[in-house]
Amino acid sequence: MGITKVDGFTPEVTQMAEILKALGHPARLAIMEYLINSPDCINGDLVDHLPLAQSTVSRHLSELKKVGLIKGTITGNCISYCINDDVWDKIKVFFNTSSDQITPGKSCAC
Amino acid sequence: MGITKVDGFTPEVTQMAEILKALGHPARLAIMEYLINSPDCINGDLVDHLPLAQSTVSRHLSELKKVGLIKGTITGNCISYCINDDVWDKIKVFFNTSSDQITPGKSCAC
DNA sequence: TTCCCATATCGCAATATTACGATATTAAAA
DNA sequence: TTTTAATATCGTAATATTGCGATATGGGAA
Repeated sequence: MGITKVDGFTPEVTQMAEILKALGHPARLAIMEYLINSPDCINGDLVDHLPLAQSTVSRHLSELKKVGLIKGTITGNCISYCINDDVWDKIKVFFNTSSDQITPGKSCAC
Repeated sequence: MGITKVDGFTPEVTQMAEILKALGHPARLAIMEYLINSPDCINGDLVDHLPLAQSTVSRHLSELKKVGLIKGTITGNCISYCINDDVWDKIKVFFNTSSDQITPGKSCAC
């Protein structure tokens, strides 16, 4: 098949899975790190930092944008992409609150 | 193609991407939440909580195990799967340290 | 306007993923 | 030993993903 079942899962789980799936690729994760660490939002030389063709990088950028991880556009002299803090924080919250709920000492003895 | 390029990325990025990719599926994310919230490690009734066939759930479990997100096995009377805290914490650290490096007020004006 | 540069989109081919039923496996129970 | 219950694996078909070259697009420069 290749099609991912969505029925039966909560919208929260489905949405978070989409975000994490977008991050689950070396190129896209590297793009996020690059955007985080770069002093400004310009991504003009992003292609030079990745071992991928320009068209492929553009495709990955559009996927990151699709799930809301990055925002911005290339319109004329305003060339910029940057992190969407809202979504990034959402991920942080997800993992932090989840971890708190792990019962201490629950590690299985197998 | 469908094949993911690995050459040119740091091992850290590649490994974290694999972990996040494993989490980037509603079923697998739901499994993790279930394991976190369940009082014990037993996952016998996991299939009842997911809208998927038993064989599909088993496959997802094996993928979570492949990247180290869960550990444990079904061996005789010791039926258990549980979270691998090491890997889970690794994810937490990854996002927390990354977020700290975001330059404040860097949001692009486009 | 025409040219140039950077980014986006398209089309394709190769591979990966997903899901399910059927079957195999494994260990406990009868 | 045979049966039973639970999980794992196999085989499959359908769809998704990935990457690249070619091309389109859009704005500034000449």
